[in-house]
Amino acid sequence: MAGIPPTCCACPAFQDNLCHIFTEATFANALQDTAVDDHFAPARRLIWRAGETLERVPVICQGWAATSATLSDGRRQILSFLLPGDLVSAALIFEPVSQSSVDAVTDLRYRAFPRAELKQALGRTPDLLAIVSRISADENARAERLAIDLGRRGAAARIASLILALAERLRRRGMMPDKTMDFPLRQHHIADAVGLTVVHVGNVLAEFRRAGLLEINERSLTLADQPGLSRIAAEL
Amino acid sequence: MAGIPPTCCACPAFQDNLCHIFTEATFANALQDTAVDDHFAPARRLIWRAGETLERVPVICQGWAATSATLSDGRRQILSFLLPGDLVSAALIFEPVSQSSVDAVTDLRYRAFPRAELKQALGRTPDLLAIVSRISADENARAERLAIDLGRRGAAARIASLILALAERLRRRGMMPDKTMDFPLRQHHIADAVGLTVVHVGNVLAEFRRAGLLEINERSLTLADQPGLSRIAAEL
DNA sequence: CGTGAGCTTGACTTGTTTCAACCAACGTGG
DNA sequence: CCACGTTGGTTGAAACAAGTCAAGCTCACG
Repeated sequence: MAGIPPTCCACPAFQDNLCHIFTEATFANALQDTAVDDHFAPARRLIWRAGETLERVPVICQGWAATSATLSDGRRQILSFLLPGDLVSAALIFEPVSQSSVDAVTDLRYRAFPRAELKQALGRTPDLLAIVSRISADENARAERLAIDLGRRGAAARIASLILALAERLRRRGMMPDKTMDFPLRQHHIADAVGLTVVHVGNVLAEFRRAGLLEINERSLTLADQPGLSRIAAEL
Repeated sequence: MAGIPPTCCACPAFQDNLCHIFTEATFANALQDTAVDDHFAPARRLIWRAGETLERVPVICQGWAATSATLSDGRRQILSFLLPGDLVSAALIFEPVSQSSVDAVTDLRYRAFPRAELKQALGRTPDLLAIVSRISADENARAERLAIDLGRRGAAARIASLILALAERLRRRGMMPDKTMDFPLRQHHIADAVGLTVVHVGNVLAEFRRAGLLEINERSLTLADQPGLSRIAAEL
């Protein structure tokens, strides 16, 4: 795993196996750069529908995406946001059929790896298996955490929690050096992620702003009072 | 995987790799019955707390259990119910520290397998790796489904959904031949599983009973009108 | 016989949704 | 250059779903 190949997300902490950082680099390494292919998608475009078959395993390179499920009546639940370096889903390494839809939040660049080669590499390289199992456990932990939030916490706690989690993930990959982060999410993204209405999300965010907890302008978010936000997220 | 060893859950359909059935048998096989040990726990007992370290990987043999997370203020979210044959968590094969608490719903028998041997077997046996990845994907799908239910569906739909899912899982392992199933859950289990209050769950169940959708008495539940329940679960 | 766990019911409160109107920013085509 | 539709955000009032509080009940268990 030594010798980082040129990669699209320039992260400092390659050794950090606690997050998904550098999956792309790792994969490219394991596959010795055979047969990868790049793709682009503009913001707001749906990339795959749930149930579609993907012959290749995609990894996000640039931009944000969201995985979601849509109910018959149009209500939507976002299950996770994908940041640069994220594997779209560990399950896709083993099963070609996508369980959820994926759409681009911002303009997006992603790279797709051939599944067969990946599975082989998995048998060859115990390190890679460890990483994939880690990623998989991580995905699961995130899904369970979401269920806990949606089941047992109020609107403010959910929203604060989401923002802090995103900040933390960005920090881990060196994309948030100070208190300000890129924040391409619209209110409807947040609403669909935390299981609330756009209107209500707007109200809570306005409340946060009034309380001096955060500032949002032009696609960037500043954590003006992180301890305060954390307190709300904990909802003691 | 041929040659089913004597096992505690006597399921008919061994080939069904869509569910967790026979994990115990599979594991015992892969490990050639070395160093398994059995445990018992009475109903209502907490078995592990979240964060505890488990040196062995547990599989449910008899009875029902629940994995849950508890918030600082005492609110609880049940993340999954464990039925006979279920691996408690695929993540435990790789990481010894449990992410959630587990408690016994009924009197419980479970069996614990040594992690090291299990991991070795995983390298040796590609079949076993396939099974484990399948189980892991399944767990994740269930967690995501829970998030969707909690985030975007009403009380009745969530409860109907839970009951139907349990019925389906029991059917798969041959534990529900007709319209009636063992149902050891208390209303507070259901409440914690679907993110509602005990009172509200009681009301909805009463409503279901009045509408002739189901009957519950003495720890058994009869699906009097499954199509009706499914309609409510779909919440068209 | 008493105690605690579990279920049911009713009145009231709270959090969230729904509906609606309005405004600002932006891109597109006439 | 302006007119226009689309997308996103804000605010307020009314409707609704679910939570809280409280009481009374059964049943199992010691």
